[in-house]
Amino acid sequence: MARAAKTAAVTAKTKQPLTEPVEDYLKAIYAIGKGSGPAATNEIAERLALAPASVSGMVRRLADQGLLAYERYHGVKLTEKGRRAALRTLRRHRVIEAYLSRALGYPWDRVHHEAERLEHAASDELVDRMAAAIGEPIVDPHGAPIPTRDGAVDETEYTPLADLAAGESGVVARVTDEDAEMLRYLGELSIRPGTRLSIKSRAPFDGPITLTVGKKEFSIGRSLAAHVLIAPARDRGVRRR
Amino acid sequence: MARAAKTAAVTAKTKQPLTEPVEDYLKAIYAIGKGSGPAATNEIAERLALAPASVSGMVRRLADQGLLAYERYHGVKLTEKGRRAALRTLRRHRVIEAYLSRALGYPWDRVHHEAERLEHAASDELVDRMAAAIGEPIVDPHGAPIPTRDGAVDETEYTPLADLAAGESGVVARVTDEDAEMLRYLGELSIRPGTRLSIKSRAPFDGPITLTVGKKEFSIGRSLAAHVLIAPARDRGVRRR
DNA sequence: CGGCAATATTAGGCTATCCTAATATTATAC
DNA sequence: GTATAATATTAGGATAGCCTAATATTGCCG
Repeated sequence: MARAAKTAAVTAKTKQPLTEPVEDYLKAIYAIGKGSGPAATNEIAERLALAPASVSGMVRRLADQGLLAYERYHGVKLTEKGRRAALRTLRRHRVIEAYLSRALGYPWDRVHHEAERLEHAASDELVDRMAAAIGEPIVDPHGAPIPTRDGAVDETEYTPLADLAAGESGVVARVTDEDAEMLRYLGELSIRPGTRLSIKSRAPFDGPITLTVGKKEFSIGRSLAAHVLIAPARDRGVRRR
Repeated sequence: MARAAKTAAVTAKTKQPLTEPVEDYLKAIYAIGKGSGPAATNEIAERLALAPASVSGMVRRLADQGLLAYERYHGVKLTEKGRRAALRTLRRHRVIEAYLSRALGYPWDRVHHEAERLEHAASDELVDRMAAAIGEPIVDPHGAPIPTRDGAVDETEYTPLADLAAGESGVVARVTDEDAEMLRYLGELSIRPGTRLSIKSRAPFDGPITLTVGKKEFSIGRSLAAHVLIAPARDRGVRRR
């Protein structure tokens, strides 16, 4: 106890860079709470593929460092400090993804994996240079918004493709899953940020959704469609670069 | 003991990626032994800024993993496996340096620091893409040779500027120090790979060396000159790209 | 509102890596 | 060729993270 308190005091002063696991926890908590909401121990554990017990321990330490607000048995929330740290990591991650994709020709199904490792090692200077080199992108290759240097994020909400009615159309704004296989599949269907599409029909009882993309027509399942976010056709929401 | 043996057996099979500290040890040992020679515990410790006792421990583990040949009280040498691992890391490091310099405009005095962190996180694919993007460089921004994918390194030896006689001239092939201040200073003097220069005079008793670079003339100390390697003027040793 | 399921936490351990202090070995110098 | 200096190793301990098993808390359901 005495030691934990001392450590917290030291790190608070020292401002030493956060460790890799710590950044991962903060990112996970941010993702679960969408920036501000609470995150349950089990959810964090699942997202990080760790035992819940490990999370309890770490969460206490992060709270000691002032990164989390933590009440035993009641989950955690990011503090302002934690939120800023999470956004720094998120910015790194997404800038790196965008850079890998645009400057180095990485396919969109592999950028996540690579960025996951680089985000902890890249300096702010590097990230800024990357961003500058590709024209200060505002979204990553999956359409996720890139936080600005000072921690602002576009929080526009889009409609899941799964929720559109037959006859409606729009433009893909974002794909909210990093699974490589899924991304490759969507890529084959040309479903990626910027693609215009319209709903032809929706089979009942959670059945597949049939849609038109360019001249092609095909059906996809609901769960897949839930990961594809759509901006209304006339909306300026389709942000490239 | 039994446990150590078991761990070694497992990691030997598993072929899991080496940890960051392990890669750093191998790189240091490679650098000290110039690829094949022996490295003393204290030298390794100094280079990595660790206590010698820590090195003793780690070195034993690396030997258990078959990366080093180790005889107590007599230093270590890389095994073939260790050498290959060291060269992989070295290639990463130097490709990254070259990429940062050429693709992202990093000044040569800062590439080392950044590469030091990225080399452990970058995948082989990324490194290969970087290399391809800047035209498969064969030296890094300091003129150090980049090992090939299959572990070959150019081992050409150059003459330290400090050893040239008055009247001789040549082209800077390499600067063998990563100290940022030193690099900035050399940069101001235009002393960098590719620069042609000639020795005007050498003051006696380890005194300064006066040289001509383009139209400029100035003197530098012996210890600095020892870090500047020169290729004979007509030699093809000045490798750019 | 008592009891069980779901959820979370503590207890006790393990590994990798580092450190300091104590000790051992080698090398050097006279 | 032995004493001392230099070098290296072992002993003992710390820390961050992770794990499993045991235990505690919460919350919901009948």
